[in-house]
Amino acid sequence: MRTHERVLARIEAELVAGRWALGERLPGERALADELGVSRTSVREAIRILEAAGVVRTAVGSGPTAGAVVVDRPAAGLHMAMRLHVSSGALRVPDVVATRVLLETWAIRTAGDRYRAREIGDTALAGARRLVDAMEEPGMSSTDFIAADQAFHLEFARIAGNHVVEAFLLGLRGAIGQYVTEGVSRLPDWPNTSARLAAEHAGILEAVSVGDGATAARLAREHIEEFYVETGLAGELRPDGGLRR
Amino acid sequence: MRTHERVLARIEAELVAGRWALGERLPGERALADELGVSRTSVREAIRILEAAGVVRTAVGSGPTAGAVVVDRPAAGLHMAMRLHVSSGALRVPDVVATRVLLETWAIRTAGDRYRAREIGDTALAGARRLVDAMEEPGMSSTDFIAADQAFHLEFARIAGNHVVEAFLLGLRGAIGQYVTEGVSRLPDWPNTSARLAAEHAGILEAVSVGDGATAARLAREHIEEFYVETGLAGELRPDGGLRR
DNA sequence: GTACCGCATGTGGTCGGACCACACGGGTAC
DNA sequence: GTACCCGTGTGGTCCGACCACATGCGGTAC
Repeated sequence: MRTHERVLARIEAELVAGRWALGERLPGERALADELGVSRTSVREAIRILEAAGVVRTAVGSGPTAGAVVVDRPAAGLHMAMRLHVSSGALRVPDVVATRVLLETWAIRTAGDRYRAREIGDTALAGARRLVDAMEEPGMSSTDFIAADQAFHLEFARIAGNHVVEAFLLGLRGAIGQYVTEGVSRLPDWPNTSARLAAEHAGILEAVSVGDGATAARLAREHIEEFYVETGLAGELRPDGGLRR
Repeated sequence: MRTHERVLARIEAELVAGRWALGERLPGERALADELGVSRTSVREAIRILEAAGVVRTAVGSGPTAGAVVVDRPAAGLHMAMRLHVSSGALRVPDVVATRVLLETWAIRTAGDRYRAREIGDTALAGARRLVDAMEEPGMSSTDFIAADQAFHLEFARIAGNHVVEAFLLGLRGAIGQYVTEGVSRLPDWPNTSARLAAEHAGILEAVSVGDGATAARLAREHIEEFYVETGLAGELRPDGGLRR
């Protein structure tokens, strides 16, 4: 086993054991190297991996914010890995879309159900409502619209309350952004399409806000798949509703 | 922007541009450092991140297998990130189980549908059948049984053909393994339980192999949730089928 | 006594150089 | 023709040094 892997394993073990709580700082790189009897280089490589995985955040300088701070960003690691693999073509866009539909419809259905069960209230939907209002403004640039669209969709993952699903969708965000941007550039009439998309968003939110998770999920599936087909990124739509390029 | 991040961005851009195909080698660390005008240290940190994300694999020595080889392991990065965050408690077991159920039922349903549509044949199910046979052997150790169980479940993700779902489930594997191992240790009568689990596996495979994806998916959901509840890891089962601790 | 300024201090980030273990492959001895 | 050995290039590790930066303490001016 390589030295930096041993360091990584050791740090991971102590993280699990609770040596450092969320928000606390790891010892300095020099101290850690001393403690483990390895070079600073190996410690740095291990920390680099932890940082890429979203477990720690590093900052230079002095004071309580500096150093390697234990954070909690499960999506960061997924995000980077997803982006790299979609970029390199190892993961295909139809697979991304199908997975997105699967996770998002679940999240939206769950959000609607939780609203009906009064586990969440109208304040939880305020963010989504604000985004819908913004997207209904006619003058919005396509870049801003796409950003608001992404935020709107992620909002339900947050509301659904499943952090794993949320992290997966956050990880997919980069890959989704790539094909959405590509798709928008292919559309003949963006103002028209964006108005329709905004209306569909409003419809989804409306269904959630009356507690009808099933309808909201159906609308979301149609919303995502229609856009995908309309842009010509999808060759055909399978009879079972699954997407095939 | 830090130097190793610039190196990472540069390598990523050239990967996307197709400078290196899958299986090809990146230039040596020294050559790369020279080419980019940075130190070998910074190049190494960037490669370390790519390795953690599952984009390259490094090996010492000489010859075609040595060096940093471009590979295609989308699950590697997810796997590490998931394991770290579940270990540290940032991601909760009920969320992992619910996500697992969501992805696996989709994969198994799709596998059944693909079999019915004759997109796949009996040879595709041979691996799963072999695992079921192995798990029905009475003398199997719990460790071996868990390994076979994991392999059995992942088999359908492979058959379903969605690489993103497969990568996500591979990423969840570590987290699943943790709670399953913990759960097994709590069971009063492992031989009895393992025999039941093996029979359930056989039932799922049977449903897939007659093209009944819906039944297979329902059996899989019950299979996963029953075990989870039985071990006492779950406090209660929500009326809608979702899991809550 | 108070307010402000500047520098000592500790942090991660980067660099260059050195040596090691390793695996391949060609050249050499037989 | 075969078996062996060593040159060569690879990543892995270590060391020592310097840099930029943010902080916070201590001294200084008032």
